[in-house]
Amino acid sequence: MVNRTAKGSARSPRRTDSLSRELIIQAAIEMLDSGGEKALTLRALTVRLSTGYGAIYHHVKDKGDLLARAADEVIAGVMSGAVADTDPRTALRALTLGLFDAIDAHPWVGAEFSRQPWRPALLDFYEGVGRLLDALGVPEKARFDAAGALVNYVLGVAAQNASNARLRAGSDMDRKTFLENAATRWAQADPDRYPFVHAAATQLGEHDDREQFLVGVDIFLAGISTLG
Amino acid sequence: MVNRTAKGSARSPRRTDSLSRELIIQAAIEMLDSGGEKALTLRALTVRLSTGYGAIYHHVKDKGDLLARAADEVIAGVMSGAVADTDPRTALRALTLGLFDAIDAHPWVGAEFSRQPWRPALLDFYEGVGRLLDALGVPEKARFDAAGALVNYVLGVAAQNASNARLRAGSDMDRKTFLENAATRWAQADPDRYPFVHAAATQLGEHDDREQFLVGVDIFLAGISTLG
DNA sequence: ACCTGAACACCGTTCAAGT
DNA sequence: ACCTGAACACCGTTCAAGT
Repeated sequence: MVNRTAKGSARSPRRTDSLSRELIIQAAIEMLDSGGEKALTLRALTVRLSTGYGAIYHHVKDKGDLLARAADEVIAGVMSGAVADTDPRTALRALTLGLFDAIDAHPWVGAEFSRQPWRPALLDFYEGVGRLLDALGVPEKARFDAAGALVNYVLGVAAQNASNARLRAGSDMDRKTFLENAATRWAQADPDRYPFVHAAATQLGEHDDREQFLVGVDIFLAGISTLG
Repeated sequence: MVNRTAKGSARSPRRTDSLSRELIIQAAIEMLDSGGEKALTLRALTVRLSTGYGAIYHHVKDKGDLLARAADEVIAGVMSGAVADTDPRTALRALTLGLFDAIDAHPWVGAEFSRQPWRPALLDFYEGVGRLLDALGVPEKARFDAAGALVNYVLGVAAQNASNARLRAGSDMDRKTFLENAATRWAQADPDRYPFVHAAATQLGEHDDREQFLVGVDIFLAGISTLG
């Protein structure tokens, strides 16, 4: 926040305050949020932080480490509010929806966790799911498989959202025209060979991601209740 | 298959038969299968096909196009056998398991479809799911959401398998020690703060991916049957 | 039409050298 | 300890030139 004016000076302005891992991660998050995954390059990061490569590699192992830590940071704040003193069904919907919304707001986080689902940052999520399944009466032996299935579903949706966001960023479409394009392609499918796909094209163009996500969670919950 | 012997000759042996898109895709698939996603570089491809960059770009738009076509090719063969004249529940398990197994054998395909779930190659899969849901008595309006949820689940598992395979390829672990490492980390979670995760560590180390996948499908099917 | 391969514009990462 | 930035070893892609 200090040497803003020094822009075309001798060489690089050289920051007065010292760098920290937190500062680096924060800058990375902002770059990822505003420009997507491809916007985070080491070069761009050195420019933004007016520093050199070595400074960054001193605080962070490599780019993968940086991405993972950035994703952890984003998700860390989300998993706090959800507690289990309401109806477990409602709490489970809220918990999964919280993760959905966080990833919807930061699509690159979805891609990252889909790559590394065992990250410590997801521990709180697994724990929350597991406890609520317990509260729902799912027997201990089935709880692990059920939790895994639910997490996989959430991350599957997350990965898809991330990829949609990336495709949209590539062209300059907004969400609506993007979906309409996909729907048009589905509608072109041969009605004799692909009756379902052809018929579903309309719904594809109109559907709401968030609502459809919740329908999936509800199907899961309904199925899980048969495990009791 | 002709000029094998000419290895250290004048410059490059220059192929006698002409290149084709099919040949390129086939070579890409073999490289991806044996060396993972990072093994497919344009350079390596020119060497393997003893040709130049331009030849490849003449048959294929760019690397993304090549990857997508390779994934399509792998999946094309899989979706054939599954028909619906048995019990729809059994057929749905077989259909999803077919995709699971194909992706398990070619993890990079999972990563690719998780990125591009609207690829035409998945049309047959959507169609099969949609029809079987119809046979199960799921009403038309709910069928689209249910199919989407199921596909998301399958692709979520697929993406995770792909990432596990990549992590394992990085180090030299086999599946078993890889899972045991993850299980050890889960076991180290604070039992007071993370009782579920701590208790689930044992199952994480012992579980079978394929079986757990099917449990998830069954939960889905059970949940879906409540939509009737 | 089909192919060659040098050249270009990028990457992430390293490391001797500075403070 | 913390940082600099030139250099290195790669990428994917282009394009004038060849057949």
